[in-house]
Amino acid sequence: MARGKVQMKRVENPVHRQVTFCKRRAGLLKKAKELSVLCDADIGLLIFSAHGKLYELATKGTMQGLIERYFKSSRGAQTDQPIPKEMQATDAKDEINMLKQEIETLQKGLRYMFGGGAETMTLDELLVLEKHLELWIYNIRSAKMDIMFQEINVLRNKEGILTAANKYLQDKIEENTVIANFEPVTTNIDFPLIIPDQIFQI
Amino acid sequence: MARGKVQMKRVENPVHRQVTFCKRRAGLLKKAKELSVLCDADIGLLIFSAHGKLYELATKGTMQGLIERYFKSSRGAQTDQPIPKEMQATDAKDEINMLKQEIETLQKGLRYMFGGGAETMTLDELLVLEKHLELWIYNIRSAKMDIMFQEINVLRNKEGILTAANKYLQDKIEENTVIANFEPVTTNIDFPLIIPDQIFQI
DNA sequence: ACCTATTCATAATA
DNA sequence: TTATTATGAATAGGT
Repeated sequence: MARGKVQMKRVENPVHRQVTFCKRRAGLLKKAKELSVLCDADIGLLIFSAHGKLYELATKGTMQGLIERYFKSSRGAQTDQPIPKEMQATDAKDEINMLKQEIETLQKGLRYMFGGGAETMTLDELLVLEKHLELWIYNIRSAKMDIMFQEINVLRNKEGILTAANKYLQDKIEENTVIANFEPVTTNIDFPLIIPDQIFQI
Repeated sequence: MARGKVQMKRVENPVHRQVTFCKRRAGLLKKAKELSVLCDADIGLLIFSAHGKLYELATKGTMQGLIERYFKSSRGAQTDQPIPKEMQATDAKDEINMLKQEIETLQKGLRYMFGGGAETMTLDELLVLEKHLELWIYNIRSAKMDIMFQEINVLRNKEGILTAANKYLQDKIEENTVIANFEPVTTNIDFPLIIPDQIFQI
């Protein structure tokens, strides 16, 4: 910038680095504010110094709000990878087979990783393995989730059945109670009428 | 800046605004990268265009990681933000949604990594990211499992309570049935004894 | 912290 | 968008 072009690498002199950090941090925050004002953009900026101190800027609302919006945006953007359907669990048996398959894949991957050692792998090989690992973790998680959801559903069904049974039984109790209460009441009311009959009959 | 000083207010001409947004956005991202490299800082930058499109930069690890660090920093610093609400588990539903969000963010990160972003990353960076993602996935899965186990336990408890209630109600029905059968019998039996008293008292 | 000499970013323009 | 260029802004190195 001034008095000599700057190299795009870490400033080694700690004093210079600190000074540069202060100046450029201020500049960056200013530029961020300017962009937000000039162009109607909302900006969240987090700067952690090397020592861990936080400097932040949120040009609209709070950083929290912008982070929430970030999550929403990232979520909405997931259009390219729909869902690996061929790996979706249809029933328990398929799931077991899938898991077995995944175990084989894992073992294979582990042999590959620990056998050859990562340092002998090319970037492409690493990417392939990583891709595989990603899919593997995803599938195991999905399968496990499915099984647990099934259990939850079974328990929910049980709950529903038992609740219904409870209601039925409570109704029955009320019914019985009404009958039980009715007889004395009826008896009390009807006593003057009934007793004479009985007396007469006796 | 050039060809006339710029006013610090919204650029009204939409075309100019869009051009300015593009240029300044690029400039801001560049400056952020420079600051991070020159001064050993870690920077997270979120830019939402006026139309809602997201542009982001995370100079170390993932945006997710920086956001986590941000929450730790702000929480530890006891600043004006008392509690990051959406990051706090209030109940199982919120937690599940949060975790879903995290998983989606992860998936987005993976897509980025294995899609277009990979060729610009060094092997070391890739290894670091891989390690991070592995741990991250593990933690998310664990948390989700915990929540689901909790839900299963709650449902099991409900089942137990309802079963006990059922038993109690059934006993009561039996009891009532006995009483219901008893009362007529008792009444019938006691009629001759009680009625005379009443008759006498009247 | 404050100065400048320089480099850099970018507004206007095409 | 991208490229050019004149000019204002940012800042490295020094005080």
